[in-house]
Amino acid sequence: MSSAVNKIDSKGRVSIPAPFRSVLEFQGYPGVYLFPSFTSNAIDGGGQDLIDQISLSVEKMQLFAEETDALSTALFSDTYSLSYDQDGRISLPEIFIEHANLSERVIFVGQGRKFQMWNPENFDEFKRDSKIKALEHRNLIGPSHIDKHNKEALD
Amino acid sequence: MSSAVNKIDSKGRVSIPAPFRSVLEFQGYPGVYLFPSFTSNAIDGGGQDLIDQISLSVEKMQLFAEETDALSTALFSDTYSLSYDQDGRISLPEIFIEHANLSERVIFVGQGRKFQMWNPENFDEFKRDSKIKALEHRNLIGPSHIDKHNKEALD
DNA sequence: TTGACTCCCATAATATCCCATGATAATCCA
DNA sequence: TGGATTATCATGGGATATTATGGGAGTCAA
Repeated sequence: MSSAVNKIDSKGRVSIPAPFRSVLEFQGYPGVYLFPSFTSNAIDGGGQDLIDQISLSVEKMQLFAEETDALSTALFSDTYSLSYDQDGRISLPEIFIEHANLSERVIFVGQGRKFQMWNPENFDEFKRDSKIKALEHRNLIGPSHIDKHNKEALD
Repeated sequence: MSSAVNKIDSKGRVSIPAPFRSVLEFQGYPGVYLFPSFTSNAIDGGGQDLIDQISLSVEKMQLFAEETDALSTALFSDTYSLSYDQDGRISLPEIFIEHANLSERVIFVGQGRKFQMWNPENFDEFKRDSKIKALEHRNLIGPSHIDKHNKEALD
């Protein structure tokens, strides 16, 4: 939960926001695992727990060995384990810069056990879109859980 | 229910009114969850109960899984979990100051399970324009226990 | 040697801890 | 009961800690 915008400095370094770091360290490893999001131009990140959980789900899928291998290759090939320095900074691999379209600033968005890193402008778009989409669908199929004025507020 | 006007001091701190704090602590966490109101220039706040209820509503909206994820990401990115210090004060993230147009003072307005924080002047306007006034005049909800001053202003 | 990446330090801004004060409300007790 | 003593609370402010960020200097490899 919560979000924070940090700067990418001239050397390509970014501070992981302190609140996120304390969660990561609690999981036993002073660093992050990062991989490109499948669904958006963002970077998914998390600590040891997230990685453990993902590997576990892959195994539980009870696929043939080859398929499991292929799947975990696909999942993990672009996953980087980055330990941050004593100031809490990492330097982002080029592939992430590209995938998330990053330049000056990054927004870190907490999501419970994991978090995402976005270009702040792209994230604003995403926010708007997902609210609108949700409200549209609610009008079509769902019971009203959110105040009806919201629709107007977003339009 | 009840309300209280508190000051934002030079360091940007605000006391959570004591009656509110005792409710929050009863819910198990000595802090507040805050997020911008969808429908007005106010901040919505509450304890653990409120957050649980909101996550539940999102899930119940019968969206596609992907949309549910997107929506909760959007909603939670503006949700901050702020634990207050031993004097019961929090410091407000800039985003809330902007959204609720806050400067000197904040009014805390209790609403059962949750509460709102307003710029006192904006809240007065809101009351003037809203149904609260009409309902009061019809004696449907009794005299305002929201704020004595506002009551006089409305009469 | 050059560029990429560390490690280390400096700094400004912010947040947090801790204590003091005055005001109001609650309690007590002779 | 009425006056005094105690809590509780919002607020101010000093001192300290934390944090994000800039930049110097060293390391390593190609």
